[in-house]
Amino acid sequence: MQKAPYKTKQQNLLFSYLQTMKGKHFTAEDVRLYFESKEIPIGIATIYRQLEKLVSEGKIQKYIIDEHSAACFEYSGENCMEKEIHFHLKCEKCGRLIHLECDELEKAGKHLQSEHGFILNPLRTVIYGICTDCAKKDRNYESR
Amino acid sequence: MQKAPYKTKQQNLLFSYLQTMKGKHFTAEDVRLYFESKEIPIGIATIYRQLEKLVSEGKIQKYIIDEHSAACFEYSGENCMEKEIHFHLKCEKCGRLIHLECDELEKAGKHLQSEHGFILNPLRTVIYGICTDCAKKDRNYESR
DNA sequence: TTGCGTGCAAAGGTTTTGCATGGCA
DNA sequence: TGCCATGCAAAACCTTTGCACGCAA
Repeated sequence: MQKAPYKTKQQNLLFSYLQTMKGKHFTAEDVRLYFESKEIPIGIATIYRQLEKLVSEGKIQKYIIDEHSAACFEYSGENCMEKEIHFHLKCEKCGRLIHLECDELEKAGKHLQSEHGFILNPLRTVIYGICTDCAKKDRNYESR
Repeated sequence: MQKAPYKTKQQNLLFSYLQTMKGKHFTAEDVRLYFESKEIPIGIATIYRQLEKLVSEGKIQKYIIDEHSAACFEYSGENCMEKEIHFHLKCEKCGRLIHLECDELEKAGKHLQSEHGFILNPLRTVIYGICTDCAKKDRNYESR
């Protein structure tokens, strides 16, 4: 009755890729290109299926950064759930993605939970806005 | 040289739809279906083009809620930029989209700006997590 | 009459799915 | 040998784009 998952070459390859990309963002296509360049082609369907599995197991996170670009994945290491929470800020102007650890935001997250009963998932949430550099360049972004 | 924008029947129709949907979310397809049901078919391309224009004029907002569903739009009224800020919470379990006005979150937004130089755009940011109801039903979501 | 807006259909890009084949146990 | 995982190609989906036509000014 139970599933008896097999360990395949592709799974190991993907895991080795995760090691090299710890803390960085990558797309399904990035993975495919990486192995293509090493002359180890992996089918894109396999990559999507493996990534989806890893996401559902909580081993990697998936981010929808922009609507018409591919989804981003991130591997934070073995015990990512126990690590410090970091948030993702995405600049709408230059497209930069910023990792931020911030007590104030964590506090806001706790407030959401205690006062509004909503359990924040910082692994998926992307905060949009204008980054420092872009704000300096363009004074139209004084405030919102 | 300059553009001389025309006022078309479709633009007026779309505006009348916005009135009925003030504060609610809708997709391009919702608009199309609405007018189809009134036997006034509007081409989907026109709807996308008009919505895009309204977004760039700041008259409506566009949200990317889920990666594989259509983008959501929202009309907040004539002077939406001056109204109270509200945030969007999206439940990852039941899919519910919650509107929330919350001083604590606004404070966190101001902190982002003053301490990290990042100008939050609450009109685009979607906060993911688990809503009260789903958390009650499933004790696995104790905390993150 | 001028030229912007519309509608249709086709294209674009990412992700999913069906099905036959390959490879792990 | 049994059956899960893979790869290919096709499909699905939302959105954009090209082009000819219609309609506002």
